[in-house]
Amino acid sequence: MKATILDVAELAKVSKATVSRVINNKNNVSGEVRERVIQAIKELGFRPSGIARSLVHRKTKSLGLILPDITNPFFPALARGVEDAAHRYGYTVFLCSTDNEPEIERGYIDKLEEQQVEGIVLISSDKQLTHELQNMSIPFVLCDRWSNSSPIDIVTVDHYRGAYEAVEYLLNLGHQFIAHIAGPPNVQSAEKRKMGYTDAIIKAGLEPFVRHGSFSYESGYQVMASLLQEGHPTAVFAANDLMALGAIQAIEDAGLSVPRDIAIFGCDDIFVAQISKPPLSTIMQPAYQMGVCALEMLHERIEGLREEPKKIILEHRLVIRHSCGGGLK
Amino acid sequence: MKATILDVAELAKVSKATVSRVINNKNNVSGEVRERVIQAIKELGFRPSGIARSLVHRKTKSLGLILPDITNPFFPALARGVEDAAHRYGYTVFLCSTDNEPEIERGYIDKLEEQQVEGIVLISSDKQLTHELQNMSIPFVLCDRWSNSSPIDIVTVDHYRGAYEAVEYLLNLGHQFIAHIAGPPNVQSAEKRKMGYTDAIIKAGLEPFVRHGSFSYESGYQVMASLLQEGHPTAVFAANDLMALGAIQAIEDAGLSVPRDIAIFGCDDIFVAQISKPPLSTIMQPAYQMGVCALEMLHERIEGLREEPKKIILEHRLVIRHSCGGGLK
DNA sequence: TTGTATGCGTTATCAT
DNA sequence: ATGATAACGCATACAA
Repeated sequence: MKATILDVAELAKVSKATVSRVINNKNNVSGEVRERVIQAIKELGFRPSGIARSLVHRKTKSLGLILPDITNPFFPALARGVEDAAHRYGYTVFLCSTDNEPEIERGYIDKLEEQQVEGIVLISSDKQLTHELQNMSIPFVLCDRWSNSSPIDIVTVDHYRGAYEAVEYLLNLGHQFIAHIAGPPNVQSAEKRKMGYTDAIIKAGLEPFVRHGSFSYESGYQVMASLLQEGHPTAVFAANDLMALGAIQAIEDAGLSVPRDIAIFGCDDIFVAQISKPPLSTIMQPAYQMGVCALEMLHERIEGLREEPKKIILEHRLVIRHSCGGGLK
Repeated sequence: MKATILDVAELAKVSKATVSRVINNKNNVSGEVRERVIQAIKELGFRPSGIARSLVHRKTKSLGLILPDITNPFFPALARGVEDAAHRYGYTVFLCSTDNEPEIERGYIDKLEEQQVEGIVLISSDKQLTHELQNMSIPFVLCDRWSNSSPIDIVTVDHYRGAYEAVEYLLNLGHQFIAHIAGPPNVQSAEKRKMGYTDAIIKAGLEPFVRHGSFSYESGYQVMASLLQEGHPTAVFAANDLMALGAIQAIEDAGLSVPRDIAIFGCDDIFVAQISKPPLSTIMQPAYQMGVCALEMLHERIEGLREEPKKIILEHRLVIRHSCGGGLK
């Protein structure tokens, strides 16, 4: 059985209080006694119980990170960002992949609350959920999503604007038939991108042409394949890089070429984008920075350093490579 | 302030014990009282404190996952494997990226012990560390690494054998000058692969030719670039896919072609391997399965269902694509 | 400087 | 069926 503070106290022939003092580096303990206690601690391999401490202090020094899927190439960088920042503040973080399923999201939030995490970084599109979270009065920051209705902490990127600019770029290249491979309808960032696309297209006096995928490589492939049957877009804007990559493959399998026959624009700038052939033009999202930023805001909130909700929009950037012609080969 | 069991008790005009009974679904409480309590719970938004429970039960229902870097494409799948399995058992898991730095590894282990995790999935090459962990008598399973010295739980893959077979394959293709881009010298899996490479080369009566990278795409690029100066290998076996991809780029930037001029063989079979141009021949490692398996073993150990240490070697598989000629285009 | 006693939010053992 | 009370392992206010 693990040694407790009492075991140490008895071995060192002092009271629990004294032991507590030395493990917390209080200065009011004589050198001689301190030595005895330290010795006893070593002897027993004693380690103070974090949960007992948590119970006293009402602090667990733990956080939750709720995201759709750590296996999606966009999230590891974000996760690392929150992890690194959390580590700096002495927190340790629970990883929770939800596959965007509200039920699983709720389940994890329940678990996290039970674990008494001090805060949560949430990447979810479920409005309902953020409301519940607000009522639970557990500090949290919404990440990569946007809500103008609720006064909550948010760090994100302007998905709408990014998509709009990407389409503008395609338009300037002279494209007249630009299709969009959208993400799942229930994912907010995907919807924003779709709106950006639609508005840019309409403003140019053209007709929107949207098909939905599921953010996966395979779905990108399939949607593109059927797109090829339905019409002849000269350019395609995909809601994320994975689908863009799948689309490229579908195009090549159909005997066509990117960018010669069809231009492809992605979104996220995951690592693969730069090494794909052709290199993918895309919208860079500062994932790592977003994670760090989310955690910084969460920390402020936990420590009560800030009362008013804060919204931070990180800068995106069009990264022009070769999948739309021009750019880097 | 959050409501406690006592608040509920007072509001429902019963004792703490009774409240405890209803939240734990004990059957020995009258319907009428149960209703009152449930009502009070709802009214106060009461949620039992997990840490208080943990203190009583000496169980936290939390685990730790210590790995080099969640940002390395090999690990997300593994992480998801442990996460999914953990979730099934009701555990929630802490994510800890260490960059293979022993100091950080130790720091995290410390933190995890303090958090009273019930077990740890460890991916580390530091022998010392596994020894310390053994002495701490906290259940853990070593993942993706091998130790024949200590009687501990291990789930891994035969890195040596995989490398050996990959080189054999290259040999059978007729290559006489096969170089190896190894991983960091302090990473055990990398060392095993190097040994597999070396033994296969020597057995064929050839000369080993090894240069070390750091598992990153950039390092693969640089090592390959300088390799091109030093000699003229007709084939290269890289210790992971990221470096293999970097190597391909270096070769092409030098005006040569893969696989025409130089064949490239990778390791891991990360997602990008199949969509790279040319598609990368590589050694498939069952990352997700490894994660699940690790967690299953950990669970057995935690529940005391098993005493003797267990070693599981998961099956690897050569995936032949086009980067060595032949295979899938 | 050191010890005693109490509380942190639960569960569990006894009574009643 | 219900309540009083002692743990669980630690920190801290108060005494000494």
